[in-house]
Amino acid sequence: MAQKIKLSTIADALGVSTATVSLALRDSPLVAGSTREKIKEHAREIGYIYNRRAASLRTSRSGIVGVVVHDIMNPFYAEILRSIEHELDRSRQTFLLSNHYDQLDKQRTFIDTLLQLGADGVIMSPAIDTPASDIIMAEENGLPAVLIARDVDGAHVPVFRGDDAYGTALATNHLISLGHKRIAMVGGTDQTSTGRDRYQGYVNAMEAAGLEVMPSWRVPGPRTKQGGFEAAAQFLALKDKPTAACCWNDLVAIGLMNGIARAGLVPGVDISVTGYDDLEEAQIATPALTTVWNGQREVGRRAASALLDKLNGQTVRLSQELIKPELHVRQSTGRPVERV
Amino acid sequence: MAQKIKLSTIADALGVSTATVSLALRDSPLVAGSTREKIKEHAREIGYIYNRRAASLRTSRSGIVGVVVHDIMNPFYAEILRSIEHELDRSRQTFLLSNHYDQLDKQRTFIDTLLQLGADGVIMSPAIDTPASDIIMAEENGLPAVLIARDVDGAHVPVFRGDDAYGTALATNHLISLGHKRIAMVGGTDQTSTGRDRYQGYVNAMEAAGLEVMPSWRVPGPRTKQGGFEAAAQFLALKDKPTAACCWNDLVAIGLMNGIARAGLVPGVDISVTGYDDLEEAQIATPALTTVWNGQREVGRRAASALLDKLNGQTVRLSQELIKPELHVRQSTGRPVERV
DNA sequence: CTGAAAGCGCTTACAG
DNA sequence: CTGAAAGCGCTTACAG
Repeated sequence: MAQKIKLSTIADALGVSTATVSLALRDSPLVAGSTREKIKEHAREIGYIYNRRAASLRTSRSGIVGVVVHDIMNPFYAEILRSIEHELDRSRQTFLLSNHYDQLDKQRTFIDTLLQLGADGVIMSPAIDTPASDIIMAEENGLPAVLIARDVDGAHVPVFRGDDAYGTALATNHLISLGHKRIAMVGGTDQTSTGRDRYQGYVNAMEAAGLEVMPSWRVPGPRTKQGGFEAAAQFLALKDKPTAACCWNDLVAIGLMNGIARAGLVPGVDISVTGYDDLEEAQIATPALTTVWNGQREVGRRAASALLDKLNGQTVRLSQELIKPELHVRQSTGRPVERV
Repeated sequence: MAQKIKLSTIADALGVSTATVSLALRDSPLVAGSTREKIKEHAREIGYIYNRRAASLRTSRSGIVGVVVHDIMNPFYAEILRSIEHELDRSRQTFLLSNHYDQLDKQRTFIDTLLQLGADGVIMSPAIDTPASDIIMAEENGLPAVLIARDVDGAHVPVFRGDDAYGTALATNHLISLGHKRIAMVGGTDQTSTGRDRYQGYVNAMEAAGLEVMPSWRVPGPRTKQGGFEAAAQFLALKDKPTAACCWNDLVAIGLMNGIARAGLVPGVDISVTGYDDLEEAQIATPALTTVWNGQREVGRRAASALLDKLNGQTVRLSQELIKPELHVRQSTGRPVERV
């Protein structure tokens, strides 16, 4: 490895000061055009590498934004991340990704790392049981936060998410309108705000239609394809045999449909299934999945742009409007068939 | 935000020097046990945050490792990333993830960022057409690299990947042994070493069995579920109607099976399909996918551990043994049925 | 076992 | 338009 090249290397070579070089490289109008070009040219030639640590130590801005979610490999978050990536790329921020897998200590370690690196801000889908104090602590130490998908009571930071109760009500009402009366809710957890909201939407719709809400028709837990697949046996063994499943999300719905197919029944015919999120995969699934569009792109876009606003000192309203979900009807839902 | 707390804040409060505080916080044996405890206790109390930028400026180690792949949301890379994450977490390295989407300039921007941040190393699955000089430049600037999944000629860095030619030969031979004679290869690209190797393995197996390799039976391109789904029409319209498809990867295979099902045929019965990678999803697919285990976990583990070795100054052998793939037979392959 | 001082490579007032 | 100098918050010889 050759001798380290730094600002002063350039300054010495060209007979100017490091201040001038620094300004020139950042296109400051304070530097004469000809000087600037000469400096930039030379820097390129000798392969100068800007030292962001040194700069950041001095300016206390790092150009790093943290993003932490339950699991970046989950397509739901993946779609949000893509739009965050798109938004942040334009403002030349580097983003540090992490999974917390709903482990509070993993999340804390990550926030700590961000603080140590002097990150400019963080976008988070908080782990289950995240106390407001964790977020307040971050903010007090100069790490502004915005939340996505899940809320934290008392955190006093902007949250971007869909109207979950409304969304599951859309799906449930669709099933009811097809004639289903025994509808199960498969997957999800009461431990997140999202989980509670989605279940509530289902309950609301059932009650509004005068249908009975059987506690046993709730199959909590699954949140992945694997989970939905495994839940199929349990669902099919439910007493009073529900004719439809309102699933926690698309992954659970697709897994459940696979499990139902393995049991020799035809999803979309024998059993109606709805998803939630409208992942790209929903259209490819067989049968194509009836689901609720949840505005992932929009969530990511708004969250990133709100964080950038915050970084630029603008105030961001705490109460953000919920994104209105939309029902996308495909082939996985139909009129009920009595099961024997 | 309260007054910034730094080493000297602690030093002043306790009447010791910053040198002592620095050493104590890093558990140096040079500091007396009682002093150390007093310092650590106090630091915790007042909420001291270690400034890694400052430390890294001084030590020129950042604790950051970069990882760049085609697309982190692709389950194939996701599984590799999980094991990298697992491995690096143990050594307390922070890792910066990025997608290059096979765009050379995105990859270059990322490598630049790593250099600027003083990252300790990088694990990459190089973008298509990555010149060896890009990797050499990184190494010369103090950013050691190891490659995963794809090789770059002349880069002279360790590569961790499976034996792709052997793997597709396994799948193809399995189909041949079931009695298939007209086997198509669906998906993949000749632009990566992996793509060329996998196709070669298929060709080798066909030729070894004395079967004709029809150029028209190659359907290049698809690498995702969506791609496989869309390729179904093309596959089904192939002349001489192949009875089996050896797919580029599991995603393509699953997409293709969905497309075949939509066309009214039964995958695994009317058409045999093999995947590659053995993603978690392969078992859940309907029918369960016959596929080639590709050792993702192993690739990630070995790459991370090799990079850590490199960081610690150990020499890492350039020529790494290829990971031996294994065939996992499930329900998506069977004896050929003549199509009308 | 502990402290004083230099230095990592930038940027930013300040002066000219 | 350009330069000299201080300082961001650490760590590391070096001295005691």
